[in-house]
Amino acid sequence: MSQISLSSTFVIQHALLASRISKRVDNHLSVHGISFTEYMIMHHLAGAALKTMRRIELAECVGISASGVTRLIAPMEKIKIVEKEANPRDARQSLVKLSETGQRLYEEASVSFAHCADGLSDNLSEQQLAKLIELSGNIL
Amino acid sequence: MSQISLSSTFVIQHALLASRISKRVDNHLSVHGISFTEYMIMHHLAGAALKTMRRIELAECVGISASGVTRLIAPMEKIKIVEKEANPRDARQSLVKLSETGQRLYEEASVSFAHCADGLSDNLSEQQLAKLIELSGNIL
DNA sequence: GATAGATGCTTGATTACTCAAGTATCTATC
DNA sequence: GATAGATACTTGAGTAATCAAGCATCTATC
Repeated sequence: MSQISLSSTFVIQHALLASRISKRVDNHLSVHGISFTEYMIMHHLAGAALKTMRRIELAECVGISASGVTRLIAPMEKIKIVEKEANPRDARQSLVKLSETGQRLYEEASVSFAHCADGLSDNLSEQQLAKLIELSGNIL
Repeated sequence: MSQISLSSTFVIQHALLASRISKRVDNHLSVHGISFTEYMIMHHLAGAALKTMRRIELAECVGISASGVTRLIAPMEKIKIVEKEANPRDARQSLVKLSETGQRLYEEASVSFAHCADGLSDNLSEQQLAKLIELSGNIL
C-alpha cells in the first residue's frame, strides 16, 4: 500500500473543491446574467485605479490566458459593462474600464456572491477562515 | 468603499489558485500523456475496492458530470488504461476498472504528481499543510 | 404483472476555454 | 535611423467540459 503524501492529498482535494465552488457560484450569479469568471473580471476592475486595467493584468488576476480575456471581454463590451480605452503612451494596449453600468451590476452581483461565499464557509469561524486564507497564500 | 468579506476573498483566491495549480499539474503529468482529470480518475480507481467504480461515483469524486466521465473514459479504454465491466446485478451500470497497465501508469504518474504537489506547497510545513487540509474539509 | 417514476449512462449541440501563429507596436542597439 | 527582438493583443483551430434530451433498465405500487 503506497502512502499518499499530504501535498498530493491537498492538490486533489483543492481541485474537487474548486469545481464544486465554481458550480455553486455560477448558479448564484446566473440571476444577474453573469458567470463566475465575468464576476472576477469586474471585481478586479472595481478595485483598480480608475477602474481600468490592461488585458494582460486581468488575465493574470483571473487565471486565464490573454486570448481568454479577449473572448470574455467582447460580449461584456457589447452590453456596456466595460469600455475599451486606448493608452496614449502605448498603442499596443487596449485598456478595459468598468463602466457605470458595470459598477452597478458588480455591486448587485456582489450581494449574491457574498451570500454564496458565506454559505460555503458556514462551518468555519471568521478566525478559521482567516487562517485558511493565510495558509493558502503560501501555496505556489 | 464597500468592505469585502473574508468568505468572498477566500472564494476568489481559491479559484485563482485552482487555475494555477491545475495548469502546473497538467504540465507535470504531460510527460506521461495524461491530464490532471485523467490522473484523478486513476487515483480514485486505484483506491477503490477491486479497483472498480461506477461512472456516477467517479463523476462525483472528480467533480465533473456523468457525460464528462463518458467522454473522458472512452479514450482511456481505447488505450487499455481502464476496462469496462458489466454489473450482473444491474444492467444499467457500466463499471470502470483500472487495468494492470493503468495501475502501472498511475504509479509512475504519481511520482511526478507528488513531486509537483511538493513543489506547490514548499512554503508550508507538514503541520500547516495538515491544518490547511483540515480547514478546507469544512468548506461546503 | 402492468406501469409510473427513478436511475445510469450516452449523445448532439453548445460553451469556455487553450495554444500557436499572426499583426501591430514599442524598445534597445549599432 | 534601421533593425532585431520583446510585448500586447487578436484570431483560427482544437479540446474538455457542460446541459438537455434520449434510451435502457430497475423499483415500487396497484
